[in-house]
Amino acid sequence: MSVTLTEGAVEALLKGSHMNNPVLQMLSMRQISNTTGPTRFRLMMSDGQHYWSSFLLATQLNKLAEENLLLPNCVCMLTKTITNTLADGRHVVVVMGMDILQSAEETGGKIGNPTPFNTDEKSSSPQKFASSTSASPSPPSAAVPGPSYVNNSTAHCPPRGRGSGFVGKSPMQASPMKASPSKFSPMQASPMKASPSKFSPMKASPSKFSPMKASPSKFSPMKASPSKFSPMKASPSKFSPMKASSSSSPGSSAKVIPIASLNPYQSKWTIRARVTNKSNVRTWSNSKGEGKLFSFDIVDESGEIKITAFNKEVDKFFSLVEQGKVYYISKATLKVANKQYTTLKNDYEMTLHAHSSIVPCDDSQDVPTLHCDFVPIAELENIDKDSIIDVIGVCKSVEDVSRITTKTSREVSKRALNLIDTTGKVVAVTLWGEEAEKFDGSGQPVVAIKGARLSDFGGRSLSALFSSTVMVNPDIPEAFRLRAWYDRTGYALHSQSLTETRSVGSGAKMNWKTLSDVKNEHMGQGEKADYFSCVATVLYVRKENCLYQACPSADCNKKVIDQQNGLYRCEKCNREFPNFKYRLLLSANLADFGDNQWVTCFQETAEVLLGHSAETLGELRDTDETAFDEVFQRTNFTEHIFKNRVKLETYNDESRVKVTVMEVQPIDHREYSRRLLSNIRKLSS
DNA sequence: CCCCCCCC
Repeated sequence: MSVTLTEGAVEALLKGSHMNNPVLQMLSMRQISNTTGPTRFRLMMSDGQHYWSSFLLATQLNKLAEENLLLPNCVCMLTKTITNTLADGRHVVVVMGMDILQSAEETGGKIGNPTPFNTDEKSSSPQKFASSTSASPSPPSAAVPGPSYVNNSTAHCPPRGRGSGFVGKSPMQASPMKASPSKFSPMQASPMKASPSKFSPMKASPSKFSPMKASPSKFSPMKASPSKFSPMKASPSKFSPMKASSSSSPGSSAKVIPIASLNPYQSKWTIRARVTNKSNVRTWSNSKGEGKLFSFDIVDESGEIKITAFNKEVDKFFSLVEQGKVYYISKATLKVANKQYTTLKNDYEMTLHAHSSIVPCDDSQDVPTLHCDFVPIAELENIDKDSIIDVIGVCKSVEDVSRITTKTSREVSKRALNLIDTTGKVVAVTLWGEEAEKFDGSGQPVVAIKGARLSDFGGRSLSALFSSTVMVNPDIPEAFRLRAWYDRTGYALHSQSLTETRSVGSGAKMNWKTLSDVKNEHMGQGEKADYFSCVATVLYVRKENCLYQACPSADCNKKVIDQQNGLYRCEKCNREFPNFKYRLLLSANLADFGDNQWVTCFQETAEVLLGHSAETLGELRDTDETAFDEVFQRTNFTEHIFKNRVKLETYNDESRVKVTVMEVQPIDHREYSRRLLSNIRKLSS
C-alpha cells in the first residue's frame, strides 16, 4: 500500500491557501508545556519536499496523540486547518481535523528527503499559490471603519433592498475585489469544507431563511412570534470581500468573518449576526459558586453559535441584546461546545468577557434569521427519540393551556398543538411556560419550531425546549406553501396523528376482543350496543354499491333519486338539486386468526380504509374503472385496528348482529411493543 | 462559571 504526500502542501498551508485535504507525514511531535488549560501538541509535518514544525494540534484532537495513534512517521490527511499569523509574522497552522491514513508502523520511516521550508522561497513561485494574494491591491481586512457607515446603510446600498431581484450573486462575483477570496471565504476558513452538511448555507435549500425585509423593530420581541421573514434572494457567498469590507465593525479593524470560521485559535475577529433566541436571566448556585447568566443564539449566513454572558456581562449586555436584531460582536472567548447541552450546529460556543464588544447593526437585511432543516412530519416516525429537529406545520387544533406540577414540584404551564403538514400526518407539540400561555392558535396559523425535541410519548410527539424557537406564521416559502396547501386541500384531509390520543394509545378505553369473542360473549345482544376493538385483516371489500348519490346539502346524507332530467331529488329535504355528493357505505369482511365478520363502514371510516375520499372514488368509478378496482385490490389484506359498535338488529322478525366500524387506526407497532413491554413489567413486578 | 427543557 502506498500513500502520496501532497507536495507543496507545507507552503500552501503556511500561506493560508485553500488546500483540499492535503496528505502530510508527521515527523515529530512535542507537548507544549502550559500551566493552564489542556495539553497542546505541536507537530512537525512534511509534504515530502518540505517540513515545518509550527503545526498545532487542536485540543479536540488530543486524543489521537494520547491514544498513540498519532506517532512520528504516520501519514495524515488534514481535513480542517486554519492558518494564523502571530504578532511577529510567524505562521502557525492549527490542525482542527485529521484522518490518519497510514500508521507509523505501516509507513516505516520518513518519506522522501524533505528540507526545512524556507519562507524566502515563496517569492520564487508567486504563481503557484498566489491566486489569493497577487491580485489583491489592498488588504481586504482593512475594513471601512466607523459607525457612520453602518447608520447610513440605506443610502449607500440601495441595490440591496427589496425588489432588486437577484442582485446579490453576480455583482459580488464580478467584483474586482473578489481577487482575494482566501481572506474571506468560509471555505478557506475551513470548518465548512470539512463538514459541509453542518455549515453550508446551500444545504438547507428548502429552508433557507433569510434576509429580513422588515426592520428589526418590526420583529416581535417575543420569541414565540418573530413574524417577519422573507425569502432568500441573495447568494450564499455572503462573505465575499465586497460584503465583508462593507460590513465593518464600528471602531474595529478586525474583519467581519463568518461564524462558521470561528475557532479558539484566532482572536482578532468580528462577526455580524442576528439574535435568534435569547434566554431570560437565570441565577445559579452550586458548590463552585453562584451567579447569574443569560445566553442567546446568533446566526449568520454561514452558521450559528451560542453566546453566554455571566454576571457583570449580564448587566452590560442583557438589555442591549434583542431577539431578532443584528449586532457586530467581537472579542469573546471561544470554547469547545458541550454537545450534551447544545442543540446548535457548531463545535464551539462563546462566552462574553470584560472586553467583549456588541454593537447593534442597522444594515441587517442580508443577515438570515434562522437555519432550519424542517423534517416532514411523517418522517418523525423514523427518527430516534430525543432527536432535536425542526418542524413546520399548520396548527390544526390546539389544547387549552393547563398547569402541571413537575416531579420536582415546580408548577409550569403547558399547551399542546397539533401540527399537520403536506405528508398528511399530524404530530402533537407541547409548548411550556410563557410560550404556552401566550400562544394563539386562532385562524390555524402556520407554526415553525426550530430545535424541538422528539419524544416517544403516544408514539411520537414533540416538545419545545428552552433552546427552541417557535415562530408563528413566519414569512418563509415553506410557510406560504403550507398555507396554500392547507387552505386548498389539507384542511379536509382525514389525517392521522403520530401522537396517539388516549383512546387508542393508552389502551384505557379499549375493549380488546377477538372476532370469536364477540360471538361467544353474545356481544351486542343486550339492550344497548356494545363496543369493541380488534386487530384484523381486511379479507375483502365489496366495491359493488359502495357509493351512493347523496343529498348535497351540508347536513343531509340521504340518498337522492335521479330524476333523469339532470335533477336529483332528496325526499328528506323535499327538494330537487342539480347535483349530488358521493357518499360511501362499504361492506368489508374482516378476519383475525380465529374468525371472520362482515362489517359496515360509513363515509369517514370507509375513506380511511380505502385511502381516498368518496368524491375521488366517485370520479374514479366514472372515469377510470381500472384505477377504481385497484383501490379495492390494494385494500384487501391490509391490517388495521378497528373500533366497532355491535348491535342486534331486527327486520321482519329476522334478527342478526350488525357490526359498524366507528374508527380505523393504523397498527402502531412501536406503541404495540411498548404496551406489551409494560404489561410484561407489570406481570413480573 | 450554566446546562432548567417539565405533564400525560
